[in-house]
Amino acid sequence: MDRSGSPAAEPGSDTRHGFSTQVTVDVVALTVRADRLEVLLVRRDEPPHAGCWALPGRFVRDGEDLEPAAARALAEKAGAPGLAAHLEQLRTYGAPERDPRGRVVTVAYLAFAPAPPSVAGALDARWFGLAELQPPGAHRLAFDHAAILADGVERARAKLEYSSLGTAFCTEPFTAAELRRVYEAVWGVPLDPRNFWRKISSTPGLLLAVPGRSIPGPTGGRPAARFRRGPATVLHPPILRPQPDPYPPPHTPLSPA
Amino acid sequence: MDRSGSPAAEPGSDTRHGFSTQVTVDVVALTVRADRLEVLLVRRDEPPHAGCWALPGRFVRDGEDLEPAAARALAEKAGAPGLAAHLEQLRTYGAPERDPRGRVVTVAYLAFAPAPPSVAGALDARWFGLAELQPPGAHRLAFDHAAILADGVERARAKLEYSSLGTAFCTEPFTAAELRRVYEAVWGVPLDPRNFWRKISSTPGLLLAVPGRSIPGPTGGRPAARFRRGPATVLHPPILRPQPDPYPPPHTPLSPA
DNA sequence: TCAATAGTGTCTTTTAGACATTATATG
DNA sequence: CATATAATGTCTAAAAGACACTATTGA
Repeated sequence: MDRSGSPAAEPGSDTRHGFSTQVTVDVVALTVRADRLEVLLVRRDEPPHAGCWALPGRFVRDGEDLEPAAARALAEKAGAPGLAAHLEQLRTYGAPERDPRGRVVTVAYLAFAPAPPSVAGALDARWFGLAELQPPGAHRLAFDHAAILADGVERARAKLEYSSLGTAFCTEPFTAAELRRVYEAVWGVPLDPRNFWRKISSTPGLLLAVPGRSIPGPTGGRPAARFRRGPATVLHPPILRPQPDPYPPPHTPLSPA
Repeated sequence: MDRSGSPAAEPGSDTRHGFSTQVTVDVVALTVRADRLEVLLVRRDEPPHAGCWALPGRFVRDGEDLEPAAARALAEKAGAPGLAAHLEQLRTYGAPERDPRGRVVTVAYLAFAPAPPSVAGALDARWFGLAELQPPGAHRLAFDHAAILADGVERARAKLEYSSLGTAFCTEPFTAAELRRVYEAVWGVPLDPRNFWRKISSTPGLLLAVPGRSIPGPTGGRPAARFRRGPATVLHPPILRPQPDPYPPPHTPLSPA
């Protein structure tokens, strides 16, 4: 922005201002249902990539800010307007050839939603388990949406470590076990219920106790305490996901020459 | 992107495609010089905000990807082309009224650079210590660049915790003390040299020993070992900055009703 | 009763923070 | 010599991971 013809003047056809570009928003909307991480996709009915599944998105209108545009894109496709409990900017993608129609720069957003009670409109919008999208064949997403989705999932995994946003996947009131299953689904690893409970219960401001108790499932079990989201937004200390050892020898001091 | 007239058709003047928008890139280029965090600013010579200092930026050209555009904006203003040791996307800003000339969406980038040997062109580009920009009066940045700068600084502080990017501020070869002073400058807190050494030396792949030794300063002192950046990109375990207690009572277990 | 889930406590290992001590330079 | 900086070691407290045990439900 904000740069007008100055020192290094532009010689091309776009001297003073850059040429014009289309700006869109796309939303990586994630939810956890049945211990599985899912993403909301819509089927494209027009070229390019007609028939392909894509992230819900829309053009940014004149006078419309980016985040409201993303919220509207999500509300239009998912049916429920207030679906997402959290919406944040993910990243912007602007490779020149990413859209065959011309130069289209998209600002991707990341949304966390509790599992929606009804399975969306069922028509041309659907929640997909991430496993369905991974295998070689599977579905091929339109444009560069597979890369955007991968970035969104990685961001979500990192966010759960340092922020309280795991609770954005839970329908209030929720139990500690429900929150733990969110972590397990997003990270794809099992967590020790007792250690997990210790961590979340010792983080001030993360959980607010709600009077009643949960009703056990058909297999029985002790009723669980219920909580609402607290005012805390960051986790201290963080809940770090189990690490696939990054570099070979752990704790090998240096031997300077 | 990628959304063509579908279910919720657009009624306004922009039916099929959105209206056209200018897209720019702006760079928050940071460096550490004399134990101080500094940012590169350029003086605007044209309206709007003529005479104000601003982040270096430029319009994105046809066929040009975003990151190369940011790299070029930085190279043009800072003189040195290969200045930055690291360049990453920060965030995109697109509030409708952020530029009086019309709708301009800017993709902000964050650059880390070793302290440049010469103080830039000196003409209309300068490195500013962050303290110079904080006080009430001080300099007022053009557009929403103050907010972008604040986001960039916060991102830099967070990055130092979990990534090896602190080394991007160091000129190779560097010593452990130089890297520590980078952390102290970016975080604005003093760190224990011994504990800091233990952390960075026990992180595999972070530092590569270089044969020689540093020459002590005029005040003497034992010569320090020298290092290059290693292949590691993430820090395990992280080097967490001292925390301003987020919520009142630390480690207060819950008392469910 | 048993099986299942919730919640608490204990032990060990790891890591962080504070700080003493030794090594090697300049003046 | 004194002073400054680098590098290593030691101690304590906090946190993580593994896991035993008790509590309360449904069948």
